[in-house]
Amino acid sequence: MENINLSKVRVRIAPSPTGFVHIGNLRTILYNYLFARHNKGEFIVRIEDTDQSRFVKGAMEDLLKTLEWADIDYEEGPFLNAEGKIEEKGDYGPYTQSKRLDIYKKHIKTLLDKNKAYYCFCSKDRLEKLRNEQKEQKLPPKYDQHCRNLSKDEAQKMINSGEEYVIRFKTPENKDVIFEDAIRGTIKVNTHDVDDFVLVKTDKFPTYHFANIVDDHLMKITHVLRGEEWIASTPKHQLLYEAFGWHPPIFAHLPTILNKQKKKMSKRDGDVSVKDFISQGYLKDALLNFITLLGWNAGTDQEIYTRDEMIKQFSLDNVHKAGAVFDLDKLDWINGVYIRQLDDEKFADLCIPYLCKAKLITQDNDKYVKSETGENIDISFIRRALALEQARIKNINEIADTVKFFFSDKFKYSKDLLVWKKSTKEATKKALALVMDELNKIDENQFKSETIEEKLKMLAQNNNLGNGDVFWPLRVALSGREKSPGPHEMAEVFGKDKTLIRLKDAILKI
RNA sequence: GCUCCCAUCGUCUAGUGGUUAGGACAUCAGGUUUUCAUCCUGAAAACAGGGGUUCAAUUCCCCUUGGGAGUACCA
Repeated sequence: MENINLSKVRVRIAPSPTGFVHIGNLRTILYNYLFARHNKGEFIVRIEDTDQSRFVKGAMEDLLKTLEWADIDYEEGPFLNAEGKIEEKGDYGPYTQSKRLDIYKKHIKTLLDKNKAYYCFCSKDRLEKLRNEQKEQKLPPKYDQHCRNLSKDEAQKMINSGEEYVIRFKTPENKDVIFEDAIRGTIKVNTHDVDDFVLVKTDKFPTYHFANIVDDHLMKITHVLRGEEWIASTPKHQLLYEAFGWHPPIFAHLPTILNKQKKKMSKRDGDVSVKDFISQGYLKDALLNFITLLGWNAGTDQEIYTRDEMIKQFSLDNVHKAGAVFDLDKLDWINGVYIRQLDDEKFADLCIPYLCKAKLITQDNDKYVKSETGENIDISFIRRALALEQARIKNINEIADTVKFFFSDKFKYSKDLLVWKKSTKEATKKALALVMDELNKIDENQFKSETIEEKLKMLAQNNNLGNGDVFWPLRVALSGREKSPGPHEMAEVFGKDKTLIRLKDAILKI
């Protein structure tokens, strides 16, 4: 559809350091990355910090760390070096707009010389009053071009006398601006609806519109993939390219990510920052997989993608036009899928920080100790205990609570819980004793899940008991819970001694 | 208000003139089972409405409705 220019694909993300990276940003970043990699092109990071008042300390570091966390690599732009300081790489720098002021100065002069821009001395008060009047009359708020026809001499005089000014774009009158959106097709807007927008602010900093197109051009950006909220200002950008006599890049406007109320997801919706999702125990690959599917699909039934599969299959042709509601249920499901795909070791690596945080275990160099008693605890015990919960959690942050009985003897349960369904206290006590006796007969080396299960089933049968009558009390004795992994599995992890101790405690309790 | 964008199950989506409108999540009902989870099977669930075009419209066009975004010396 588009006039593919034959040069190498170069895309960029242009975040402004005004807050922490949120889900919407991450999706835009991801699509740009996938597009670049799919097309064997280059991916550039550029910081748009032209609004000094909104600058948030640490925002840039947060962005850079997020990129690193997500394993999203890029050819050009700022990065954190080994000391955690920001450096830049690439041949088209600087990649931070506040360091490019000279470049914008040069380019605004071009526009002024070509009579495509003009000085405006209107005060903010006047503009606000104007806007309010227009609103009252139900007219679209728009600059009244008060300074548009000031002569160069007049303007110069006012500048010399120290008047504050901005520089505005001289938007052509009654002209249809047409551009091809790679996702939406042709979009047409008449300049009647385009303001004489500001290019350079009072503080001499460029506005987004101006800096953005100058940089995209100078950095040889071929495709601009950005949020849908930019559609309305694309005609301004198009006009600017025309004024300079430059070829615009191909635009592709991505669908909005919506909240449950179908409004654009914003910080007001609570946990939308990427780091919140990370701290909530969502896996990187799961989150990325989910985000990728929010607005794109390969045209197949596939739901789970490796990074390579995403890169291979990603195409703008399959990006949706309509906004997509962020559905936590589906994220949870995908997260569960990824959790179950992990091997024991990786799963444990992800869980252990949560166990430490919950003060169940403490890391002591490369060893672990039980926080409660300080006794050493074997990594293989930790891994085997955790593995029993792997299919039972959908989020890593649930892990500490579900496995705590493995790491602490201080757990309480009601003795009534030991009694299975319609069984009685007496019968339970008897069953518990039978179980204990039976388990005691098993050799320590044979103390395996399958053996235990088999023996106990035989035991139940021989004593005219249901499976539940023997397994249920054992479950509660070992875990103190009504929902837990299989009792025989837990018994194996605990080992014979520990199992018998807990069984004895249960018998005494009841 | 004005401008622009959008419209298939509750949600994410497949579908590009002729399909029993497919899949996934969620929901519900079964199965497996000592609990929970996993796993398996099944059910319910959608083309916003109205006009055209056509032999034939979910699909193409128009209108209506609905939703969204933008409307700053913020990005």
